[in-house]
Amino acid sequence: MLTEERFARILSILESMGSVTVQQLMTELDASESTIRRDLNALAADGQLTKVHGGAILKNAAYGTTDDEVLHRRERNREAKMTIARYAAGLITAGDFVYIDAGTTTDLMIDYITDKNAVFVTNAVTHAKKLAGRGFTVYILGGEFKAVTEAIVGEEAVASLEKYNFTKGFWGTNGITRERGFSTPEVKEAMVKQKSMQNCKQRYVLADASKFNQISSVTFAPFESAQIITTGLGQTAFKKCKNVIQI
Amino acid sequence: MLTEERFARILSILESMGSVTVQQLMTELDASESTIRRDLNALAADGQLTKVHGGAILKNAAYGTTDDEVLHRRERNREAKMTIARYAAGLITAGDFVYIDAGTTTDLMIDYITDKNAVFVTNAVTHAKKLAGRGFTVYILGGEFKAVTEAIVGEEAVASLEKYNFTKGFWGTNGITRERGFSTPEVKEAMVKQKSMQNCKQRYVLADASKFNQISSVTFAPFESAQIITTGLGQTAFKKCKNVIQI
DNA sequence: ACGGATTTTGGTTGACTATGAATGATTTTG
DNA sequence: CAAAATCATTCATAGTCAACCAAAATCCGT
Repeated sequence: MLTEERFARILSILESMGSVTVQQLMTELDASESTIRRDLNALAADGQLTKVHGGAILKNAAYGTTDDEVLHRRERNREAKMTIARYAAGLITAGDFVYIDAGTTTDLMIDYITDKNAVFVTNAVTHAKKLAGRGFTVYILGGEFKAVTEAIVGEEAVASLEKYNFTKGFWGTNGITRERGFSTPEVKEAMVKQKSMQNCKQRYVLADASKFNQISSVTFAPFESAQIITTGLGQTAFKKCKNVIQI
Repeated sequence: MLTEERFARILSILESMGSVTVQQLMTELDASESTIRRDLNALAADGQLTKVHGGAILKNAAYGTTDDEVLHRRERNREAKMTIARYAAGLITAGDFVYIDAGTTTDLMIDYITDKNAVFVTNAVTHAKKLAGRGFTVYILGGEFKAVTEAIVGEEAVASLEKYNFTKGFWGTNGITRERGFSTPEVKEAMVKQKSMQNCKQRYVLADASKFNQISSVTFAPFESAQIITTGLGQTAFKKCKNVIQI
């Protein structure tokens, strides 16, 4: 079996089980202890999982320690993201029926929303909690619940989007290019983003400068299909695009 | 079992029970007293729980500042609820398609579920998280998200139940009488309970003795429509009912 | 297609860690 | 106060781990 294939299967098993032992992987992948250990070390070094005595657990499932790396990465673009989030939140007005996509940038938005007369739909459990906690009416999509991202994705989620017609919607993205549009690494997530955008009148993608000229695995919408809210673009060609709102 | 896995389960049980004894954890996690003690020490040192003589309690519960009433009420029927939860969890077998209703009793169930080959649907966000965290496949209902109960209720939720055909389902209730069946105080919750029961082959209502002879605002199912799992019924007439499983 | 360089793999070793049982100290309960 | 339960400590054992080495597979230029 190919090394990369083992990597993929280890991650897949981990994804579905939450944790896995070296012994389990030995029998499951029919490989030696040494090989499994090497694989786990490689994946851990790459930040794909957390090694523990006896096996491995999902990255975010580490019981105690606060993930320093994620925390730091979040910190990095915080200022830019906050500015974007504040602007986006300001776009919501009374009577709006708003879709908010899962993700860290959209999460920030919620703190800045003031108008109490809007109704929200989201596929992120954390967003739903936050919105409901602030007194908004919130609907959540039905479908497969993913532990890692705490978001609802897949066919079911897409189906439950069918009935909604949003006035405004806000999405995150991993990559933006003129040719390949907006892209994200997960197929199931992409399906939800795509469908939710289709049923939305005014579409806004929130993206800091780092997302431009990146292409991720799955495109969920063409470049022109949404207004892009961003900050600090240098002298790139994107500045001149009609649908780029630079704050 | 992985050490980290034990940590996670201890915290999970603690979360749903408010408190736990070393003895309970020994039988539940199938580990020695030494191991449990070491785990509790580790988690306490890490600030994840508060150790007390005989076991552990939730961190913030130590000073009794928050939700004293809720904690006390939880404490009261703790043993009974655990017994019921354990029995109910044992009913789930490989290949089952299981609905789990929102509520504290059903929450406890999750800690006892062992069969990894069942698929779950729930209207409780907390249940979904817990199940997904333990490696199960989980679907969540779509619909209005209520901040207080962290559950999904209302018309939308009922509609999203339409497509499912469960093999087994587990519900909580606030009241049980022979005449008025199972009842609960919230209309929107009742709708979800009613619809989910309709689409389920084997129905189980989990109820400690205090629920019998109580009538709440809305009836969601007739008395005979489900097996009732309970403990410690005295010499009441309910003992003789065919659909009452007394453990 | 061939042979040597590189990578990958699986086994072995000794160090390290987790576990469970035993012991006696400490606390709770009646 | 005395019995019972709980607790911290210690110790032997089993399991896990990184480091090393040799065999196998893969790669690459000829």
